[in-house]
Amino acid sequence: MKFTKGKQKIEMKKVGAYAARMIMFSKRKSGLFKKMNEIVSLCNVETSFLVFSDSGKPYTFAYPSLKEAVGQFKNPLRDEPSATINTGPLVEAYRRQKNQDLMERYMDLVEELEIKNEKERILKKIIKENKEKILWNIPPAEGLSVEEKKWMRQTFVDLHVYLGDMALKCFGNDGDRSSSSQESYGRDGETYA
Amino acid sequence: MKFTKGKQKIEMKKVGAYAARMIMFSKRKSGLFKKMNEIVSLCNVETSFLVFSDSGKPYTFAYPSLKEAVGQFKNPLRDEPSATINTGPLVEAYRRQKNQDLMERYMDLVEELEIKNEKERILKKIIKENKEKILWNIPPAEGLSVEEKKWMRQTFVDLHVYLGDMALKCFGNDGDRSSSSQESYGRDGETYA
DNA sequence: TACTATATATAAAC
DNA sequence: GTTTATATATAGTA
Repeated sequence: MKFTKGKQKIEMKKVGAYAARMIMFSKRKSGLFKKMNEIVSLCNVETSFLVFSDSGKPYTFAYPSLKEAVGQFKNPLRDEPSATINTGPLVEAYRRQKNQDLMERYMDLVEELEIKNEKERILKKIIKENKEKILWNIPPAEGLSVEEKKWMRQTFVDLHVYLGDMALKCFGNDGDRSSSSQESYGRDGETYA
Repeated sequence: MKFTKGKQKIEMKKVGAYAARMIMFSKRKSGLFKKMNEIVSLCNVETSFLVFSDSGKPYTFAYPSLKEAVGQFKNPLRDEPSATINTGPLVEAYRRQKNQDLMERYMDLVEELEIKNEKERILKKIIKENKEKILWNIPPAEGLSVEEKKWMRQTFVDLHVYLGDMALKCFGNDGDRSSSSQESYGRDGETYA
């Protein structure tokens, strides 16, 4: 009657065999994406997830996606008649150039936030002056060595993490920030040092 | 013998009542964090997750965390003797100023990547010239209107998403990019238009 | 929060 | 991928 052993309890530590690890990652990534989709659908939240597999491939989940953000999003800092919607700088930039580079996009953020930060008017000017000159793109990982790739991958993760930290700093958090270090999860339910 | 109805199947759409939605978010967020911790522990991956609740609070999960990244990470682009480890620009910047702003951190990335992109030497110069002038910080959300907060929140999510997209563009992806729009998940197993 | 019953995720095997 | 058996997550409740 028993065809398989069914799901077995496993130890929560790195799976030794590479192939097995990749299979497990694939399965659990699917599960995670499903859960993310559910929490987004059910709880009306906005979210972004980035994961680099052990083999170095990036996978992302996001809601709203960049595409969805475009056309749904209005910049309230501009006091135009609400007829001209969807004029956020990010949106505009996205429309202007689909493959716009990160630098330009980042500058859009800076420029926009700067409106609320009067004392840094200089920065705005500098950015404006340089904007035209900049048409720089992040290089594809093709020509990089393994170590270099590893470094770039880490940099992407780092920046992702950093943005999250900035969000927490900007909007405050009530002790519910979480990060992981293999063993430290769930000791007291909500703090994961 | 039956004390409760137990877990019941629910429709995957936005929970109407705000309070119930928040409770569900809290529970499912815990579940997600647990799963993320597991996939990190088991599969040796690097990940970053950001979610803004319906009430506008940010929550993040990250491995490695920024702190963990610092002190474990070596920049292979610098050919110094390996005695002087941990000298990646992000690490250095982090050490230099714990509350360093996003602009500076971003410039570190650009500057570093630029090394591999000879034709954009101009940009590097511009950045170097401006670096000292820039000491700009993202304002706390306190003084902002509800609409402005919403815009900033969206901007954070947007950038998070954008970074993920850049990672995909840089490292390539084999059709496993994912995003969510309420209903479109899982139609064919791995593509979530 | 904590509990219980049920739905869902997933380890093992194919 | 697919199936099967079991472990885990969680809806409803107190």
